[in-house]
Order: sequence, then structure tokens, then C-alpha cells
Amino acid sequence: MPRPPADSPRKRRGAGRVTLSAVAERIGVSSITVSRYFNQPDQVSPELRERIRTAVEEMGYVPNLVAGGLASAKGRIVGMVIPNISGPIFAQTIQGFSDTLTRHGYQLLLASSYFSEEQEESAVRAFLGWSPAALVVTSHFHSAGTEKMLADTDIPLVEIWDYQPERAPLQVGFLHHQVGVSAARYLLDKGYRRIAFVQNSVPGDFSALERRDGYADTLRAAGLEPWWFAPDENLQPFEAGKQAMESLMHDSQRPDAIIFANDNLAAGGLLAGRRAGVRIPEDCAVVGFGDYAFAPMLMPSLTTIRPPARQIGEVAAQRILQKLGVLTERSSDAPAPLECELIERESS
Amino acid sequence: MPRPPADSPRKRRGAGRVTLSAVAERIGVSSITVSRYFNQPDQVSPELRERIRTAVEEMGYVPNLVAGGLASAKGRIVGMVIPNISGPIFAQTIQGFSDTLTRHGYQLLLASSYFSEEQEESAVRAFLGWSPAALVVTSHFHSAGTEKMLADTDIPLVEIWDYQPERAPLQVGFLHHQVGVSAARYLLDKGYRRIAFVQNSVPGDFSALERRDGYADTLRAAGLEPWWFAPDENLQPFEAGKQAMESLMHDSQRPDAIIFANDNLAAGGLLAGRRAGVRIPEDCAVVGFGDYAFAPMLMPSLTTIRPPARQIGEVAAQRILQKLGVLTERSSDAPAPLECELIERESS
DNA sequence: GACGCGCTTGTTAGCGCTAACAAAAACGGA
DNA sequence: TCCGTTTTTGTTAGCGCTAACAAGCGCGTC
Repeated sequence: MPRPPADSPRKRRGAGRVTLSAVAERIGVSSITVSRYFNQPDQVSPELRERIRTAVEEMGYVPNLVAGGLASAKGRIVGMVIPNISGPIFAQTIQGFSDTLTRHGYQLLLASSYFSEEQEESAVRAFLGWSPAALVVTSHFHSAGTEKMLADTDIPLVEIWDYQPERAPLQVGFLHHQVGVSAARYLLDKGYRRIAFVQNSVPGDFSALERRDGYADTLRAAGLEPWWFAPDENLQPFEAGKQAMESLMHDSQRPDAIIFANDNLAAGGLLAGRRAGVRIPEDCAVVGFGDYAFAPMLMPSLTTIRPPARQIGEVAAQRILQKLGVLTERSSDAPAPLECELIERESS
Repeated sequence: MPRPPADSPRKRRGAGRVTLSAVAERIGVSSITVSRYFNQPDQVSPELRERIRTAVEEMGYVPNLVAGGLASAKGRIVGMVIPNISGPIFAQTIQGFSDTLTRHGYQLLLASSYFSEEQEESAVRAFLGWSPAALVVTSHFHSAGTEKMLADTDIPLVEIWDYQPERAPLQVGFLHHQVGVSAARYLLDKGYRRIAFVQNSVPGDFSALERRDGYADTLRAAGLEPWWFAPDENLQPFEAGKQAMESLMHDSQRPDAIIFANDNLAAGGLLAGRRAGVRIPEDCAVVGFGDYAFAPMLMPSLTTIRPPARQIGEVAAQRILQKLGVLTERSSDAPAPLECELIERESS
């Protein structure tokens, strides 16, 4: 069904669109009344409301949010910059965020940064041009330009994924360091002593390093020496995990447990281990991070730490809606880090 | 770092923002010249360009895209409505779409429909309010209201995921029916004869039904009787897959191969089969759809059909950019369905 | 009956930018 | 040198909507 070309006696600009004043004229009221019908319906008498509703429907009027945004200097749009969209975790965060926002009539403007500060900066700049009602960025690492832009504006900001007490009011996330601590402590409690860590192969993912540091601190506190393996940067996570497992199994200090920076790595590790005849968890326990969809499907199923991925999105949206006055603040909303959960399965 | 409150002698509206005319005034030109600097730089002399560049940087000017969009009646924003964001396949499509768009200076406005025509309609309505440069919707099933809105506007439209020859110019997707045919023919060629199909448990996902029909047609053409199992609608796909496998294994007509409507179902089937002592593929072959990330990690690894998920997003974006005149059409761009690939692994 | 109050509707003046048209400046060839 | 053409810059008039203020109206109160 091809669209017709622009209408022939075409107007100079904005051709063809049904406007607010057209609706108003049709039923003989002023345009501001129709505007109120959409924005503050209680201020319009029920009788008029009904007439407007009918006219809007008949004429197929769709409010021009661009014009509305310009006039009121606040559009019902929220920008979100996230490292990637298709990652199993961030996708859930986006979904939770989008669902909560949409329920309250806000729209989501999305861009991905691939952990690059430059891409983040250009996304933030573009978003600011839309005068969004709020902005969401991932983590607390930003370029100087981004920081400046964000500081120069009054637009509410939320940082997700990480959590830092000193920036608490604007953060919705969890303590990555604590994740490393939990994983290490869990393995120590089970009696493992030669515990290695496998880093993420994605450059720029600083939160993975914080998890590693949590692991390292915990081992040192127990009088043990932490050590980690860094896979080649150009490898896909699954391949990187295989490489790590193969390498660690040939280490003179062969570990009896491995913490992987994420489940993709761990899945690769599991496979490489199985191929090399390593019994898991008897010879070597494995713990991942992320609780990706496949974690319970693996063989053996994967012990992992589940981040509150969807919850982060939902809470971030709630926080924003509160700042905008759409949601009234609930009493128990003192900023606090969200909780991760250790899911124990067969691999440990 | 708390934001300061609005500046004290606050202006009535749009307080504090650096405007185009402020930049123009600063260097003593008219505002249209600065506007041209951003939109048609070649029309501005190099010397002025340089002065403007400096002023923009010093003043931290960020173009107001809302105002620009209103004035020119075309914003550099593209709306996309997709069933869900966190599904393993659609996430890749979104990523490919977003990446391609962003490279050309367009922004992505995203909403999810959860296969609901009503939610799709309200998303489309909201998007239209932003006068997007183009719109992307999933599949060709829309409510009457959606169809009407889309027909009443000149905004370029692309339908992704499905492909129908009769609507080809606006579709970017593949033939779901063909997927069912491929899977069935593949199994027939390998000598399987009692081939069952397991439906998706998500209501509204019509494309899964088309895959089933492709399977059924192929079996009938081979003189065999197709039959399928429909899991309970409230079950998660993984659980639904288990239920299906358990049920089919107790069927008097026990199948020697099963095609699952997607990989999540298949993964559940694999697990249930293993638990029940069914040898895969010796007792029963399994084929999925989607090539989700975990397909190669399962035990046994899963034979599946890989849809061109990311490619759909990229091609949709290219198609749009061509319609907008941003990308010049390449010769070989006659509309055609994209190709799926059968990935043979251990489960068959 | 005058007054105050709340409710509903209207008037005016932009929001910040760009399309269309217009004019001035630079250039080039006979 | 002059005129036509191209390049560069400016003027004007909105895009469609809403903030702020204003005004009309009905009602109850003293």
C-alpha cells in the first residue's frame, strides 16, 4: 500500500496535519480549551470534554508533541544511554525502564555507547537537544564534556548499574565490589582455597574490574593470594572463557575454583573444562555473574550471581517519575544499593 | 553533585538555555547563518564557520531539536515499535537498527507492544506526535486504528520481521512459512518420519503459527500427517518446552523428531528429554528456531534456524535512510526476503 | 446587595528554530 | 567596464502549542 505523494496544493510547511485549533474551531471553543482537555482534563467541564472527545476522534487529531514540548519546555520523553542493547542484562533493564515509563505516558529515547565515553557524549548531546524530561546514563564514568553538559542543565539525571554511596541520590544500581566479595566468600566458605578470577574481555567495562577487586580483597583478607586471567581483548566472551579455562588448567597453580566476570565467559569455561576432562565442580568449581537465561540450561547448570537487572530499570523510572512529580514519593525511598542474589546450581 | 535550582531571576519559560540567536549575536551575524552552520555548512563561508564553531564551543550551545523539528516539520527521530526489547532476537534487531541510524544522526524512539495491537496503537499514536522522520512496526498485523493513522500520514513506514510479497516495498523480514518448510524438509531428508511441532506459548505471536503451517504443509506434501502440541498459555517458554516434551513422549504416536517454535522451548524440551532418559538425537531429534546465544552451549548443542535478526535492523534502517534521501539507493536493492540459515548441531 | 471564592473559558505572547524570499557581495567572461 | 551568474548573508513570518494572566459566571455568606 504505497503512500500518496504530498497533497498537491501543498502548503508551505507542516502540510496536512490536523491541528489543535482546527479541532477547537470545529466545536466553537478556543484552542487552549482543547489543550487543557489533553493536559488538565479536570479543568474542562464534562460536557465540553465529551464534545472535544468526539471531535478529536472524528478528525483523527494527534497532538503535536513537538510543538507542545517547545511551548512548555518539557517534553514527555526520557533519554537513556546504555552500553549495549542486545546484552542479556541491559536488555532487561531497558525493558523494565520502558514499561514503567510508558505506563505514565513518557517515551523512551535510546542510544548505546558500547562502553565508549565519546559515543556516550554524542548521545547525551543529541538527547539534550530534545529537552528530555530526564536522562539516564550508565555508570559514573563520563567524559569531561558529558559532565559539563549534564552540570549545565537542570534536567534530572539518574545513573544506573553502579552504586556509589557518595553519589547515592542519583544512583540506581548495586555494589559491584560486593558481588566480587560475595562470590569469593561463598567459595571460601565451601572450602575452596585456590580461587582464580577471569576478567571480562570487553575494554571499558570498569564495573567488571570492581567485581574483580572485591574478589581480590576478600582473598587477601583470608590470607590467600588472588590471581586473575585476562583473555585477549578481541575475543568474544564465550571464546574468551574457553581460553581462560584452558590456560588456567595448565597453570602450575591449578585453581580449584574460578570466578568468571560474567556468565558468557563462564559458559565458555564450562565447555572447555568438559572437553579437557575437568570434572565440574569436583575438580574445579565455577561461578559466573549475570544469571543469563541459559545459566540453568547448561551442563552442569551454572552457579551465578543475579543482578537486579529489570529492577534497576523499574526503580530508575520510578525515581525519575518522582522527581517529575508524577509519582508521589513513598516513605521507604531512601537511596540504597539494590541487592544481587547468589543462585547456587550444580557448577559449585 | 546536586543540580542547582532554577536560576533565581527566572524567566517565564525555557529558562537558562543558550539559544541560536545568542550565539549569532555574540559574533555579529544573523541567527539563520548559525542555523545554516548546522544544517547546510557548505553555504557558510569557511571564515564564518570557524568563528561560529568557536562561539558554539565557548558558550556550550546545544541545538534545540524540538524547535528545529517544529520549524521544519521533520525531526531527526525514528520511532520503532517492537514486541519486546529483552527477547534475544529483537534485541539484536534493535541494536542493528539503532547503530545504523545513529551513524547518520538520527535518534531512536522505542516502545514495546508485547504482541498486543492496543499497545502498538498507543505507541504509534505517541510516536506520530513527535513527527518522526520514519516509523518501524513489527509484522503486518495491526489494529484498524493503527492502520488508519499510518495511512493518514506521509511518514515513511517499514514493517519488519515478516515478509509478504504483496507488501514487499515496505517489508524487511523473512518468510516464516519457509522456516517451517526448511526445518521439516531437513528432518525428512535425514529420514525422520514422525515429526511433531511444538507451538509457542505466547499469544499474539502469529509468525510462530506461520512457521507451524510451513511445517504442516511440508509434511502433508510428503504424505505424512502433521501434528502439534500447544503448551499452556501461561507457561514460560522454557517450562512450556518441558511440558511439551513430556507430553509427546507419552503420546502413543511417539515422535522421532520435534520442531520447536523457538529455542527457549527447545531448551526446555532438551532438558525434559534428558531427565526422561530420551537419547537426543538417537531417540528423538530436536530442532529449534532463533539460534539464541545458548544454542551452542546446550547439551547436546541445538540444531536451529538462525533468523537474520541484526540484519533486519540494519536493512530497515538503510531502507529508511534511503527513503529520506540520506543514503543513495544502491542498484541491488530490489525488495527481497532476507535469508535464514539452518545451523546443524548435535541435537539432530 | 456587595463581596469573595472557585470554577470554567478566553486573550495574548511567545517557545527557538527554519522555509521562503530578498538582497548584497563576489566572480567571470566578453 | 559592464552585466549575468553564483555565492553568501539577511529579513520576515510563521511551525502548533502552552504559560501567564484575565475575565466571566454561579454560588454562598454576612
